Amino acid sequence: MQDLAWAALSDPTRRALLGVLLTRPHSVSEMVTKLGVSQPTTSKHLRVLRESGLVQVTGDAQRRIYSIDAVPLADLDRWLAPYRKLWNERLDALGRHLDAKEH
Amino acid sequence: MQDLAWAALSDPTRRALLGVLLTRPHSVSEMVTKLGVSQPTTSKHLRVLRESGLVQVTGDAQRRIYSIDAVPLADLDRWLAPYRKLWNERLDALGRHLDAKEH
DNA sequence: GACGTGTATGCCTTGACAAGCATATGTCGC
DNA sequence: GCGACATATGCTTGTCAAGGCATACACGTC
Repeated sequence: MQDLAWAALSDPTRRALLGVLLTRPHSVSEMVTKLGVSQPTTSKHLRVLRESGLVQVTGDAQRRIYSIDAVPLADLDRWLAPYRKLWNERLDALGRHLDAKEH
Repeated sequence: MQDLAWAALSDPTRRALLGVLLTRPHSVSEMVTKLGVSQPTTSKHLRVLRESGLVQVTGDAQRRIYSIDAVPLADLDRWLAPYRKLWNERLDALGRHLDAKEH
């Protein structure tokens, strides 16, 4: 299931769509104008995002409103968690390095 | 540059390679046996990871040792950051819901 | 210098995916 | 019911990536 989210996010256009949805939910035509992508292409990308669980669609058949579903992103965050300590260690080492230089 | 990282991480085999490298650096043959993937395939995936900056290679030409480079992952984390508040809000809402139920 | 080991690369086939275009579906106002 | 609008889907084409296989390259050993 996370595989679907990774595959969905590997496409820059779909990440841009999520970026647009970050501020507030949008209709399809709003996203079309904001990104300058054709309407069929936008609908196809939204389908992928929908089937991966990254967005939800709500409302009537015309003027469907898409919004972000954070659940798969939280999964992503959990995947990333074990690696997070790696760059924290790097920052710690850098901090110690700078501290040592001060003396 | 982040596009490269996203593309690299979209493949499950490459994510598995990173998972193996999480504990400690490995040589190619170690990863081959741990993942049960053929050696050429492993080398090709490692090349993608290398060119996306996700891993570093160190050591002699034979027995090359691969290790994680956390920098692109930190970029990923920064990309994820604005979305993080979305599921925090969800958790807050859930918390308020449970609180309300207690009374 | 020949050999064995570890790693990388080239070639090939297959499958997936993105975008463009045309078209279908679904819904509203009249 | 019929246009007008918003959204979705089918079809086709080009591109690209993954894996299998054979093979090249680099290094150490004798």
